[in-house]
Amino acid sequence: MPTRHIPSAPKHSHVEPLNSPQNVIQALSIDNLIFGLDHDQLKILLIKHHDPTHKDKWALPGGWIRYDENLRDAASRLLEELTGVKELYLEQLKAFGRVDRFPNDRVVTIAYYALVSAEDYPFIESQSTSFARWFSVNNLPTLIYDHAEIVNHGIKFLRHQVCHKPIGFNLLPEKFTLLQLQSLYEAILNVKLDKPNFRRKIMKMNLLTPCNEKQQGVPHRAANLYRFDDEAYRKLSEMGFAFEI
Amino acid sequence: MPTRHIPSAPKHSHVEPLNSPQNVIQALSIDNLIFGLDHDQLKILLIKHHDPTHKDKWALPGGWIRYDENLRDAASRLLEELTGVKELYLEQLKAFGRVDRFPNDRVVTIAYYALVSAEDYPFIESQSTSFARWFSVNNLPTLIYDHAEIVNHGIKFLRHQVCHKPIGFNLLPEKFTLLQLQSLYEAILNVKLDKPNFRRKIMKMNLLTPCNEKQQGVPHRAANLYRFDDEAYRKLSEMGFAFEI
DNA sequence: TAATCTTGTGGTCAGTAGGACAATAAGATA
DNA sequence: TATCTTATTGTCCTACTGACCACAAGATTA
Repeated sequence: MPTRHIPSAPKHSHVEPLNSPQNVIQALSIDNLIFGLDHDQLKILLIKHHDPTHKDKWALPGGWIRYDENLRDAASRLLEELTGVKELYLEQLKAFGRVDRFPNDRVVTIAYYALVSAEDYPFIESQSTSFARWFSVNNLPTLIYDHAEIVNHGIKFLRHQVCHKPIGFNLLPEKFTLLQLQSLYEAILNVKLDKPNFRRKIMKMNLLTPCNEKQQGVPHRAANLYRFDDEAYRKLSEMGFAFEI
Repeated sequence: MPTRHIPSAPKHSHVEPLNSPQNVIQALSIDNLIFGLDHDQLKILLIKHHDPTHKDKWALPGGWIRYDENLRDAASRLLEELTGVKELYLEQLKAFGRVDRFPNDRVVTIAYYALVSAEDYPFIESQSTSFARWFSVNNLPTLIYDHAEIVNHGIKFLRHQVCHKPIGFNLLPEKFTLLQLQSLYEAILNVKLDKPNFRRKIMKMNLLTPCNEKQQGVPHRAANLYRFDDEAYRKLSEMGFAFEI
């Protein structure tokens, strides 16, 4: 279990765009797109912007890249500073660098996207803190700079990725039911799927290991729990298997 | 028809890594991965590295991003400086920023990949000039810095993209035969495809418009020429159509 | 205790896409 | 005219998929 803490405030953030410390690459920032699943809704974690000129606007959690830090390490560090979660699914999304995207300076940002499960970050349940809050992707607030563009790109990218790589599992707890998995795809892709057909398709891939355990505390027949089998996926991939939903 | 010229030398390149001019973002460079198709072989355009410490090594054509220049514009400008080709398929690949990827300084590079057709850049035919040369992706020379990593990532990405988006057409002349298209996929994916089945699959998509013209100067039955129909693709995409090979 | 409700799980059936492969057509060449 | 090469059409068969039905397993309720 990773240790968890709720940080008091991000150390470096877009709150002070013009006061970036000297041990960082001035022209380069990181912005994290953090996806989570909450009650079958796809959500994004945003932080409140304190700059008075951008009152009531929200921002992607981000910060500056240090001179002696790899890009992914910077994204990972910033993510942990905000959520306390380590070692989760984290991939580069894209670099955004419109000349006028940032005020008074030329700053290119490299966006990363992360998938967190409610298990690793139970904080997802409580709707808000003073500075960070989860928003449904269908109901986003006004964002600063070009962050809306980044978010839109990220959602499109996630929709694509989730159909071609088994990354959706990172949004679920380790043990999950087939209906939870189906709801995940329904939430991300915004479609309705047929239960028996979805089940058949998934099971035929041989990527899920039954836990021989049943769901607890539901007011109806309990479903079997499964876990994703990384090893099996690796082997199948080597043999040319392509994950497709 | 775009105007074509063979430039004398790239104005800014990785030849002088430590003398980047002052009107650029010091920490950020662009590297272009330029793909072309030559006699059914997938090729990449590389430039010779003049730095004596890297004798006999080759490099991706790249350069510095100006302060007042969008990322894509920088990639496009550098591409044109090298090949004289404008307005071709150009997309961001990924940012590469390992701390030690560049000597004596911290430089993050944003890699773009471009697809050029022999039609737009007939230069692809002649194997070499003093400083630029096409290499088959199956027989690459030693590359400087982390360029081998970038190239490998780019090839993998192209293989993926070409299966899910109709971008391969950018490597062909405007009018092409079905066999040319098939050979393109065979070259990029490194597989052998069945001609009648490939034909059926492509034609069913309704993305090709017959030119009502036949191939010229072949010593056998001439095939029909087709062109890719952007408009049809746009419409089908809106209706949820997903290109798949 | 029995009826009923909800979700899980296992099936059918028909339409379709795709791989293997045969057959014919159209030109060019010998 | 025979032969060669590639283009193009068609057929057979299997596997996947969407629509949909039916029963199972518990929990709740009358």
